[in-house]
Amino acid sequence: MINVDPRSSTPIYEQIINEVKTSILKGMLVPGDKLPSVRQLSKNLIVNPNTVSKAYMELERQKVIQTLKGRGTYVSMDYNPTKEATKINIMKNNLKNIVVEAHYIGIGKQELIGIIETIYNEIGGSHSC
Amino acid sequence: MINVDPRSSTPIYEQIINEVKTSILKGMLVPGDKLPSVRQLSKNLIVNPNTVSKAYMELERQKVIQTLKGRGTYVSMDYNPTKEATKINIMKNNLKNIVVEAHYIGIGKQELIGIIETIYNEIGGSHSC
Amino acid sequence: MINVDPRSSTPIYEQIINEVKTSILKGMLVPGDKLPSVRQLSKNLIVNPNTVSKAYMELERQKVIQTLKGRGTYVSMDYNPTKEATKINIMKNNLKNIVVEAHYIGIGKQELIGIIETIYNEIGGSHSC
Amino acid sequence: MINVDPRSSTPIYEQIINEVKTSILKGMLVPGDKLPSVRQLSKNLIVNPNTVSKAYMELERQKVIQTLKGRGTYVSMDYNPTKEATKINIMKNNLKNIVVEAHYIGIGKQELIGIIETIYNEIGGSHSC
DNA sequence: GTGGTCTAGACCACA
DNA sequence: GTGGTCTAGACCACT
Repeated sequence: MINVDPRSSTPIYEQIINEVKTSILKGMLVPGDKLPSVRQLSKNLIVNPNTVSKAYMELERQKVIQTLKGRGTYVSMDYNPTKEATKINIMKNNLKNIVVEAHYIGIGKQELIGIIETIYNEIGGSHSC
Repeated sequence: MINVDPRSSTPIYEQIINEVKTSILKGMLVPGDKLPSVRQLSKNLIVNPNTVSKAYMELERQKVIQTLKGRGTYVSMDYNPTKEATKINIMKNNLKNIVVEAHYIGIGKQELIGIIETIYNEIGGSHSC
Repeated sequence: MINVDPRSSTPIYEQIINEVKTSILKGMLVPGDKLPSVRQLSKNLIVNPNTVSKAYMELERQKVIQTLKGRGTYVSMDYNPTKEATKINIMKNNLKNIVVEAHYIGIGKQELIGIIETIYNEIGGSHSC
Repeated sequence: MINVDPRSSTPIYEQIINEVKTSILKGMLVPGDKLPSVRQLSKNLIVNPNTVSKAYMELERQKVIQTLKGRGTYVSMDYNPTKEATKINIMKNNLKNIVVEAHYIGIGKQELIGIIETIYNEIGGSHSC
C-alpha cells in the first residue's frame, strides 16, 4: 500500500517513488504487476494526478516500471541494476552526511550499523528471495 | 578546508553546515577554534554572504558553534549530543531511503556496511576519538 | 514478419505502418500480396484490433495498400511516390533533429552517413531495386 | 533565438529542447552562457512557465545545461557525449524510419545523403569549431 | 479506460 | 530575482 505524508518536507512525488521502490523491494509488488492508474492513485492519496504522473515518469526513466500506452503502468520484468559511478558517489555522499548527523545526535558506528541491520531485516522479512 | 558545489541539488547553506560539522568531526576544527568570518568565507566560496550567514545561524541554533558579539564565531566548547527522538527518526528514514537506493544501484547489505566502515575510517583517521 | 514493441514510445499503430512499409521495401511483401486480416494480425501481435485497423486505414489513405471489400487487404499494384513539399519538409525536420541528437550522443557526420549506408544495404540486400 | 510552433504535433517542451541543443551546436550559445530565465522565456514564447521548466529539467538531466539554485540556468561547461548503446539504437531506428519514409516520398539514397550534407553545412557554417 | 501535454495560478526555498 | 513543487482543470492521442 502506497502512503504519503503531505506535511513532509520531501516532495510528494519523491515519496511516491520511494514507496513504489520499497514495495517492490519488499515483494509486495512483483515484476509484471499492474500499478494503480494515475487517476486512481491520485484519488487514493488525495493528491493531484500530475504529482502521481511525475513520480511514475521518473520511475519509468529509471526503468523500475514501464508504461504501456493506453493500457497502464507495470512493474518492469527486466530491471537490472547498473553500478553507475555518479549514482554511487551521490549515495556515498548522502551516507557520509548521515554518518555526520548521527554523530551529532549521539549515535556511533556500531549503533548505526545496528540500525541498518534492522532496516534490512524489515525489508527481507516478508518475502522469500 | 570548506568546499561547496553550486551545481549540487543540496542547498549551499546545507553544504556549508555539513562541511563545518565534518571538519569538527575530523578534528580539523577543534572546540575554541575561530571560524572564518561570514564575509571572508562568502568570498572564498564565491557565494552570497546571506547564504553563509544562514548556515552559521543554523549551526549556532544546533549549538555546534557560538557567536561572540564583535569577536567572531567559534566552535563550541561544550557541545553534547542529545538523542532527540525526532532527529533519530528522520535519520532512520533517510537511512531507509539510502538502503533502497543502494539496492537499485546494485549495492547490497555487506557492501553498504563496508562503505560505512570506510567513511568512519576516513573520519577517524586524523584524530584520537 | 511484422513486429511491434508495446513499450516503445512510438504508438503501436505507427509501428505497424512502419513495419508494413519496410517489409514492402525489403521485398518481403510485393504488390498484390495479401496482408493478414485485422483480426489475425491483432491476434499475432497481441494488440487491440482497433489498433491494427487504424494502421491499415492510414496505409490505405497513403495508397500503400488497398482493401477489397469482403476479400481482404492487398499491397497496392500501382504505388507511385509524389514528392509532396509538406512531407519533404517534415522529413527534413526529423532528419535535422536526428543530426542534432547524433551529435549529442557523440556521432559525427561521417559516422552518421555510414549508418545510413548500412541501413540501405540491409534494405537493398533482398531484392533487385 | 529560441522559437516554437504551438501548432506542431511535437510537444512544445521538446521543441524547446531541440532549439536549445541546436543553438549550442551552431555556436549561438556557448558553454557558460546564461539561458533566459524560465519566466522570461515563457513570456517570450507565450507558453506556460511549467512548459519551459519541463524542457530545462530534461536538458539538465541530459547534462546539456546546469541550473545553479537561485541564480539561473547555464550551458554546461563540461558536456561530453557518452555513446550510450540504448540512445544509439533509438537513433538508428528513427533513422531507419526516415529512410523508409523518404523512399515512399520518392527520395533515394543519394538525395537523402545530400540533404544531410546540407544540414551539416547549415550547422557548421556559423562558428569556427 | 489509459497516460501525456498544457495552462493558469499559487506557494515555497534558495541566493 | 531564481527554479521547484503542487493544484485544478482542460484537451488529446492511444488502446
